[in-house]
Amino acid sequence: MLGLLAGGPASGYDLLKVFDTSLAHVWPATQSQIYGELAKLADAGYVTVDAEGPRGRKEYAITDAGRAELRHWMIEVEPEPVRRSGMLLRVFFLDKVSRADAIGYLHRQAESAAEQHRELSKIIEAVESEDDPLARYGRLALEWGLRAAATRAEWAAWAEGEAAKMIPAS
Amino acid sequence: MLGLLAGGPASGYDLLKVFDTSLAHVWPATQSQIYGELAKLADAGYVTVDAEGPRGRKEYAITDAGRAELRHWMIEVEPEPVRRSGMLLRVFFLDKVSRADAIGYLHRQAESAAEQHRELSKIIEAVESEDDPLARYGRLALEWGLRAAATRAEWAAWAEGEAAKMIPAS
DNA sequence: CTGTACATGTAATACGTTACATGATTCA
DNA sequence: TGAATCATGTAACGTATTACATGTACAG
Repeated sequence: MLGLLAGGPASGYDLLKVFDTSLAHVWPATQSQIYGELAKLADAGYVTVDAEGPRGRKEYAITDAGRAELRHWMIEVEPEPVRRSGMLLRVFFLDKVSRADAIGYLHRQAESAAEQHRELSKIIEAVESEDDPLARYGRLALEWGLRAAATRAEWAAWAEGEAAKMIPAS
Repeated sequence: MLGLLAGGPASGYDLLKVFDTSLAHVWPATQSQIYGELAKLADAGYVTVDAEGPRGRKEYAITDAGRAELRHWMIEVEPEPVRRSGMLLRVFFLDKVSRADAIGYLHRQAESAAEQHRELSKIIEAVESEDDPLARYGRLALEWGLRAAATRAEWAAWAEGEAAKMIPAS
């Protein structure tokens, strides 16, 4: 939220829309969470209500303390590696289902990765012309998604071959 | 937990050790959670206390209902895609820090991915000779980790180059 | 006989989602 | 004037982490 407000003042409602679009696959957040967190950030002095509009709209602006906190989080806090993957967890137990089920599972993963790749390709094409700063660096994130999807597809196809070679467990 | 118990009966303590080692990077779980969940699974009829040992040890075994539920979860429930990445979220706001900070950030990501790749290579070498079923499919998961780390390293190096080309934001 | 590993359980806290609850403005 | 959008806030529930709390068995 500090990152978004660093791009200019916005209301909770404005932020919600960004969380539901650009940030949906990177850091989803619900309406409840956003309004609650905005209140906390205001308490902490990282943001202030800079203007009030119609329908009780509160427009928040980042403060200098907020900008300092954002920079701290960006550069001095190491991002935590992704901790949980249901897709990978299932792989650990593939020997507990039939070989056909195991191969089917890996096959579906390859397919869904390929589909994700196609979807991201479309989005990249659509965003190609945009030039605002969020889109500029957002493209780096999209490229990550594209490469990750390709890797997942290749891995799943390879794993499917490996599974086919395996002698079924007792 | 049903997946682990499908490999043979075990106590909460036994499961905890597996969660802290093999499954640590795929699906971490704490001691509190494991004991609580074991009680819930027993209530639901998916596991039973099959033997009691010294020091109040309770050895749980999976039931047929548990095996059916495991198979259902494995094959019929689509794994949820990974939702949150702090690493990628920061990329969206790279235009809010200096260009040197942005480049430094991406450079560190490339380095940490390369290091993760080296670490996983070592683990794969160490596990290569093992032949139990969990290790057999576990190797597919390790290979995923290896490929993901390589992709992350390549992407970060590319992104660093892209960032260097960008005109700094106002 | 002492430290380590084994072994389980609960309480407090934080975080996140869904659902509930309400109301104002704008545009067709 | 009715529907869509704008706009905020709280309550209930479930899940996850940390901390608290306790005790047994075994190996050196």
